Formats: sequence, C-alpha cells, structure tokens
Amino acid sequence: MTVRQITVKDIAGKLRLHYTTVSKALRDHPDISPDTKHRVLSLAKELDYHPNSIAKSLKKQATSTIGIIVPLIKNDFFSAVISGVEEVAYGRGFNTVVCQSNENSDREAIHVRTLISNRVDGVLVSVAQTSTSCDHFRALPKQGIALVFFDRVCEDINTDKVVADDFGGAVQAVRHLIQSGYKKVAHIAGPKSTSIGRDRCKGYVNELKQNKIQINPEFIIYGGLQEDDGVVATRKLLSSSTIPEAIFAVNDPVALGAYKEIKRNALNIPKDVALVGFGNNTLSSYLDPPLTTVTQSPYEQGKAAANMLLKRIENSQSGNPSEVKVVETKLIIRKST
Amino acid sequence: MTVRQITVKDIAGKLRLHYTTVSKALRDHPDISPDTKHRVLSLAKELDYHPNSIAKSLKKQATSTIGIIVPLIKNDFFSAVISGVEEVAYGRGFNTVVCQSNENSDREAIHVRTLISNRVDGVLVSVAQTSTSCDHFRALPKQGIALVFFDRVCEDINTDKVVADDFGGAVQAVRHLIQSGYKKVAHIAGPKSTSIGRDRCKGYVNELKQNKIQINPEFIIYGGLQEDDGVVATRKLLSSSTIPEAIFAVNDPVALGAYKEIKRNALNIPKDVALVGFGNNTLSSYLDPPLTTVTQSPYEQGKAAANMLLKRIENSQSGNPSEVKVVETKLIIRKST
DNA sequence: CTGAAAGCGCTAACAG
DNA sequence: CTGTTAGCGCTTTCAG
Repeated sequence: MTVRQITVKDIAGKLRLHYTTVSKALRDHPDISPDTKHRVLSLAKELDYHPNSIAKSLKKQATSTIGIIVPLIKNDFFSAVISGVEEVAYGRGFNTVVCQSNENSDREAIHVRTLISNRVDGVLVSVAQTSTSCDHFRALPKQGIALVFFDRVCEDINTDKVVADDFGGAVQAVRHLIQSGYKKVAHIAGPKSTSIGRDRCKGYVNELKQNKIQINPEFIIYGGLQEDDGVVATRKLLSSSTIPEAIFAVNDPVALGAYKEIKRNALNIPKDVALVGFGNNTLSSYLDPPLTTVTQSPYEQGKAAANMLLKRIENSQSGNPSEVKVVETKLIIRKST
Repeated sequence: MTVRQITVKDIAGKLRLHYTTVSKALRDHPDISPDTKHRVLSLAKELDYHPNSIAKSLKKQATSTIGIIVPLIKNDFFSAVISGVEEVAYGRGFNTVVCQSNENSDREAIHVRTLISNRVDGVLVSVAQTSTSCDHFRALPKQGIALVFFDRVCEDINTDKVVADDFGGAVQAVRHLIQSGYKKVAHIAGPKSTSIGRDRCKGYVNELKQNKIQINPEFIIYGGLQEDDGVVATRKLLSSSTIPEAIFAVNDPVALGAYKEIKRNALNIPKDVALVGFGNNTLSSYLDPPLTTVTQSPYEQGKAAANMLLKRIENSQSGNPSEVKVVETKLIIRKST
C-alpha cells in the first residue's frame, strides 16, 4: 500500500484543467484568473499537496540548497556557526545540509562528492585537521559550485573566506601572559596544515619577539586540535627540563586537555602553570579555575560566510575577485592566568 | 560563464554510444561488455562526471535520504545522537539532512514541510518543547514517509520510538538521594507536553511514594528544558518557606541553571542543596562539584533509531505493528550529591 | 486566460 | 551486447 503523493496532474484532473495551468496557478502566475487560482489553491490544500522540489530542482537546474562541512558539530564553535548560517539561509529561501567530516579527510572528500551529486548551489567549509591537501575541494568551483571557507581555510584555493583574526587573537593572549609576569610561555600549536594552527603560532612567536623574549623551540609543541592532543603535548611540556610558567593553547579543546593533565600532575592553575585557550567554548567558563580565552564570534562568522556564499550564488556570472573577511577577536580574562 | 555539468549524454557523444548504454555501464550492469564499461568509466573519470542524484531520485521515486529534526545541535546529547544516526545511515548508503527546531514548534512544522517536499525517505524526530500538539508530524506517515521518534516522543502518534528509560532513570536518581539521607527532595520538572518531562516526573513521584515520603506540591516546579528554566525554578525553590535539601532536575541543562542559581545564593552543593541532573552532558563532569547525573547512551539511541527507520523504509509495504525500544539508563554518582 | 509540447538527467522495459 | 522509447513532476515557451 505505497502511498503515491499528490502531483499537479492529480489536482488538474479533478478540476478538469491542464496540469500546466495548475502549475502556474500554484505559483501565482499573472496569466491565471483569480477564480481558477482560488479553486486550485483550495483543492491543493484539501488534498495536502506538497510540491516536489526534486522535480523543480531538476528543471530549474538549481536546488536552493547549500552544504556546510564542519569537523565536528558537537564542538560548540561549529554549532554556533551553523546557527548563523541557517539564520541567513532560511531568511533567503535556502535550505542547508550539514555534514560532519569528523576531522577525517576521506570523509570530507566523500561529502564533497555527495554535495556535488546533489547539485547544491554552494558549499561552506571549515577544513578537517587531517586534510593536508585541499585538492578534493577543487572539484566544487570546477563544477560551477560556489565555495566559501571559514575558520580553517585553504590558502591555496582562490575563493571567499571568513576567518577570525587568528594572528591578532594570539598576540593579545600572549601579550596578556607576558604582562601578567609570565616569562617562560609555551605554545601548544595546531597542525601546520591548518590555517588556524599556523596563524596562531605566528602570533605567539611574533609577540615573544616584540618583547625580546628568546624563542625556545622546546616550548612549541605541534599536535592536533582535540582534547587528547592537549593532554599529550602537556605531558611533554611538563616532563621537559624546564617547565613553562604559562601555556597558550591553539584552541579550547586542546586547552581542556592541558587543563586535565596539569591537574593530574597536582599542579595549580595559574600558580604553577597559567593557561590560555582560544575560542571561548561554553565549557571554558565552567572549568576550575575558569579559562582565559579568546572569543571569535562564531555566530557572526556563520552569518558572514553565508552572506558571501549567497552573493556568489546569486550573481554567479560576475568574476569579482575573492574577498577575505576577518572578524575581530577579543581576549576574555578569567582566573586561569 | 555558467559551467554546465557533465551528463551521460556528454560522455555518450564522445564515445559514439547511446546514453542509456553509458548509464548502464556506469552502474556496472551485466548487459554491458567489459570493454565498453572500461571505456565509459575511464572517460567519466577524465571528464569528472558526477551523477545527478536529483534526476536519479526523480526517476526512482526515492532519495536515499533521511531527515533528522532535533531541538538544538549544540546540546551534546543531540550531537551524539546525530553521529549515531550518521554511522548507520552512511553505512547503508543513505544521506542525512539535519534540521534544528530551536525548540520552536513553527520552525519544526516548516522543517516537516520542507522534508516532505524534498521527498526524504524517512524522518527521525525529537520533539521541540513548545510543540504542545503533534499534528504537524501526521503529514509524514500520510505521505508515505517513515517516521521514528526518539528521546522526546509523541505518544499519540502510532510509530516506532526509541526512548531512554526515563522513568527508571528518575527512580534511580531519586532513590540515590533518599539513600544518601536527603529527605526534602524537590523536582524541577520539564514541560508536561514532553514525554521526558512526564516520565521523569512520574519516576520522582513514584520513588517518593515507595519510600513513604509525602509529595509536597511546592517541591515540583514545572518549566522548560533549558538552562534559564533551571535558574527560574531554583529561584522559586530557594525563596519558598521550606528550602529543599536536594533537587532532581529534569535534565542537565536545567541542572546547570540550578547549579548557577544555587552558587549565586552562596549556598554549598551538596551540603546545603544536593543536585542531580539527567543526560550526562559533557559539561556536567566539569562543574565544581561535578554533577551526579543519569546517562542515556545517545550514540546508541541514534543508531537504534536509524536502524528502525531504515527497516521501515526498506520494507515499506509490511504493516508490522510499531515497536518501542527502551535504552537502559545508569546513574553516575559524582560529588554534587 | 488556458492548453500543448518540450525538456531537465536519469532509469527501466523492451526490441533489435 | 547495444539502442529505442517512455516517463518520473515540474517549468517554460509558444499557440490557441
């Protein structure tokens, strides 16, 4: 007993009209008389007619759908970005499809392929940390699909981007540590393959130099972007010959790992080791002590990215040069420093 | 310079074959000779052919896509459910579309309509707290679209469901409080319109009765499911004539609100007021003191719900009676009690 | 104002 | 083994 869904033909049949007439009436086309429009509309409601957007998309060669690829939705930075994107997309009649890469490059490539097959009109992406190459994204522009990166971007692909001021945020964080009197400041850095990893590390190095502090290579530990990576890096730092007085972590999940490992060693934050994160994830304000960190307005980033993408979609012919939007960051000082 | 995407016809033209032959070759149909298959496949790769799933779906009258409607993805209970759903959906060749209701019944109804228009094969939903009526979901089964509820379910719609043992979990939580010596146990209850609100409240009432403790109506405060609701309810409890010795909150976000309000009043948890949540959200283990709560295996719930849904989709004709799967809950005792 | 015809890209049934 | 034909549900163009 498969239920066949109602189509324009069904309603045309009952009304003894041609189905194209019905189609026009449903779309409020000026051709059609108010009377027939009314009859069509009321029968449509009565029969519970739902237009088939599959068919419409096929005909129109456009789906009014955008894809969003993020590493992990449970990271509340990304959840907030998604909400921002939805806000503007829905407001302009677009739908969204959210895809998680799980920080996995292969999964990411599969999502790209699926989104192309589903003929989305545009894609927003924040790159997985295991994606050393960005080649799998090139298919998008090649297929005429708009592409905007946010947060973790691919520098060697020439498209619009939205990023936080990663360099500036890192500078603020490190400056605050130095001004608070910490001399031996270490950095748990993100993967060199990610833009945020590189830029935040540059900010760290730059600010130390500004303060004429010698860069100690043992104080820069490279790793991933998750909690576990913070644990591992901190273990290394705490077992080295000179223990740092303060740690600047590439992001809040990593800072959380550091936090746990520092506590596990029965050390006091900030007396023994001060700690700064990046991202202002919800969790950070609940730690004991609450974490000093850098906000990066994820909701605004999401809205900005969606607006850029829709602009590209709506005038796809224009070859405007690509834009990079940088959103402000701000240091939030709490008790961990 | 709109880029037209490659179709079967393009590759057929270059190979001087009929496009249906190409279509079959692409799908590895036994009709086609290995030689032509090979030529087709390699040209497809060379031209960067991406099959148009829109067209395929239209023809097949099936999209291999399931929709998931959740209140808020930033709640990590739901993020974890989504991951579980994705795990099984991807494994069986299905795609997912994640929709947030933002706890808003109207938004939820819009999502339902959009999903129907997009002809998804099935929908998974956890109901928004403002949805007092479930009527907007009835269109789904009526249109022949499979429907499975999880976590927050609609009891008056006859479909498959996956729920935690809400009653049992509440009983465990309250029993633990009583056994720990707390006599005056209050409950911050969820909306009566939600299944979790009702069932957890029943568990609370039941366990008090089991212990011959008089139910004090002033100790049951009804509210929503978010942090703010916990704040408001706690304010009420703390300003009443008799202050409770312990609070059982309907879920972790509400418990978090309670936690904040208790601390704001400079009261000690658990000495002045003990606190139990429900859900084991990530945050709960980081509070000070860490929160005693009830786990409900969100990842497993997601997998179970997806499996039930796919089973319905794959044998849509069979009118098997609807199933309700109950997943175990377990009390996690931390320092807040 | 309404109807007819064509086509979006694909698959399925049937013919050669 | 390959080709032909028809059609999924809709929109668009052109006739009536």
